[in-house]
Amino acid sequence: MADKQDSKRGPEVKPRNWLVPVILLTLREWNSYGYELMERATAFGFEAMNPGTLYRTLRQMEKEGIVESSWETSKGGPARRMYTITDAGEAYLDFWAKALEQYQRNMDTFFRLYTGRPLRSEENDKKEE
Amino acid sequence: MADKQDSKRGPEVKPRNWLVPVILLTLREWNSYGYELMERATAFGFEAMNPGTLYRTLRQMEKEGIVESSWETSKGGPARRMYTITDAGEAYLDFWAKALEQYQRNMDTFFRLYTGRPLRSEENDKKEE
DNA sequence: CCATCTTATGTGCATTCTACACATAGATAA
DNA sequence: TTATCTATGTGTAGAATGCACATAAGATGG
Repeated sequence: MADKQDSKRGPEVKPRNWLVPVILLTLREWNSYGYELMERATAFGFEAMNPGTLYRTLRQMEKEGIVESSWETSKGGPARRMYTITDAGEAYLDFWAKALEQYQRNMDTFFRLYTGRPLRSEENDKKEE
Repeated sequence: MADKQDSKRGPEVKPRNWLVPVILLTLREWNSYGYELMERATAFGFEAMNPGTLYRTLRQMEKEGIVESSWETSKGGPARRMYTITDAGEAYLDFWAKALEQYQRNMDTFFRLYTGRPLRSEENDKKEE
């Protein structure tokens, strides 16, 4: 019975839209490109980052104006599409970070209830109707 | 330019897969039904919970064996489909909570970098290549 | 007793994000 | 020249969720 979890609805606790802010955060520190960003994303819970997902996301981000790109051929190996964060991108990152704080509070709420320390609101008296 | 964020990819920091654990957490405290659970979900960042989404999720959860339901007609008003958490459901909730801890660590990582306190790993010397 | 409001449950369709599989191609090394 | 590594992509599918709409039982008011 415990298998059912894994088969259909395993706890994938990656928040929606993580990829974008993680990319932006990295690009704020140094310019980079898809292949490198893929490794970088590992630190944020994207264990087996798929190339396709990442590259498509980067293209989309450029369309939205939060990053810019240009080809780099100077280094050895195949050409790299180097990405830079834009002003709009930095603004977006700030916006996202604020929203994330709210999200963290929701997680706290969840844990407080989960660990058995209720919220001391009137809803609580309803227990076991 | 700042509008572009809202138009396409506004920071929707509603986590993915929250709905299921929030329902399970509530059902662990008291048996409930869709209409009531909808209001309950508000406390976890589902501001305008849509009925359709919730009811469909509940049905799916029953199919997976993490909740059970039966009609209740005793109370006034239309019949309610009352839901109960199963043992598998409680196990799933525990599993989810563990995964959530990992997620919290990822968020910490993100915030540490965002607020400018780097992780003191060797990657950091790469800055501005 | 008829309309309509509230409670309550549901379906259909679209979108967004992501996963998975596969394709392309330059550089390098055997 | 074949294989391998680096690097970038496309095509397709699926899951989670949103939005709009449908259904129906009971309560309420005229």
